[in-house]
Amino acid sequence: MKKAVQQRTHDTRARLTEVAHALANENGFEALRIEEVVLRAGVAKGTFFAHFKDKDELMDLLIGERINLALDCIAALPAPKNVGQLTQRLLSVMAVMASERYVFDVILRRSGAAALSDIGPIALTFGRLSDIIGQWLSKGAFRQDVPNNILVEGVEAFVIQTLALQFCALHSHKPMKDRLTPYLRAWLLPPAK
Amino acid sequence: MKKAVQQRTHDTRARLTEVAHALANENGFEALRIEEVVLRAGVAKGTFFAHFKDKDELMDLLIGERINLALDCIAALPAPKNVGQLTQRLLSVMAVMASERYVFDVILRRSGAAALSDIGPIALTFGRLSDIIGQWLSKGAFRQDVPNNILVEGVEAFVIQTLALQFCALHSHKPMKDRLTPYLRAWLLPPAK
DNA sequence: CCCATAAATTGACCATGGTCAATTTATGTT
DNA sequence: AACATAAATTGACCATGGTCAATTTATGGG
Repeated sequence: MKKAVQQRTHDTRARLTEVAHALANENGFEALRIEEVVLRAGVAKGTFFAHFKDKDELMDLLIGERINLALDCIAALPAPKNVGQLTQRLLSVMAVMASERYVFDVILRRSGAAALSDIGPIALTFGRLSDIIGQWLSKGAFRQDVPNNILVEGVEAFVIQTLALQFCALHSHKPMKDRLTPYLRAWLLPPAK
Repeated sequence: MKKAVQQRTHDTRARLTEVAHALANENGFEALRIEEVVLRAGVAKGTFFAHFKDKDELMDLLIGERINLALDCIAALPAPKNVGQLTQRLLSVMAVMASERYVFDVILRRSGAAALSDIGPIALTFGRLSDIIGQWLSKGAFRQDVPNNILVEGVEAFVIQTLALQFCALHSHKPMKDRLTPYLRAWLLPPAK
């Protein structure tokens, strides 16, 4: 056991993520090439893969960061009092997720971890989103005849469904709000007395 | 304008799909390599891509076929009378979709078409599934206070959600049935009077 | 039957993510 | 300061999906 983590490790990794971030901002996530990242970062390709298991892990990091920023915003807001407000809050997060088809694909692949050991940033954001929604649903004027966690998972299912249909030509380009609202109304409103 | 489609076109394409089918049965979809397909089929690699836009298009075909077989089965059954029976029918289709993580990924990518022109077999199976579920929901003892198509889309959303969580280590390996049932109960049962 | 032309096929080549044995660099020990 | 060892980096190489100009094959018309 000589030494733990060296300074240059941090530097290299920081340079890689920084460059990747910049490239994603310039040309979008889909167009990002690892070759380009290592070129600009001034390291060999092998170095990249010493820091990241694969390209998806980098994407996970970058996209997770963006989702977290969106979550920061909605977490700072007061709990929604009705379906309309809930929808509005969710849409701001969904806008990030729907920014590119490729981004949505990465999210789908990474939102659930196959093993506990590889829970990435995106999977964590989904956990965080669950917590936020769980809090909200226990407060507002929403149905209480179903366990909170089931209710939360349902909301997330409708979020995914809405995003998926967004990328689908068949379902004409209805705005996401118009698609999500009826789902959530039917799912969350207290059963009629 | 000499000639339309030649006989050998059909032969070649048939050989390719046949071989691909066999390979998928032998080693699963994930392990399927285009190189292996063309090798066994006795054609050049370029020929494959003259018949299929990309690997995904082949996968779409093969997986779509399997889903359709499952749909044939449930379409032949009488409409479910309650959530339990509905769940049972859905599970038989979901078993196909969950056979491999890779298969599920292809399904997610292809279940919605980006353009009308490239609606593939999998996208068609989703349309067919919608029809089947739509029929069922209009008959059984399910809630009627929500438009049929919304109800159907919700069921599909929960199917996807259940499949996604199936591949997720966090959510301990609860059988799909136990996960889907509470969703559908909460979604489909008539509002309490 | 031969030709012109379109359809089908070929395989060398490319793009890009990913691997790994060899090399360089840093660090603790004597 | 010199050495031994672990950490970090390198870049040639591989795997595999995908492209395309060139070639072969089939077909209808004269």
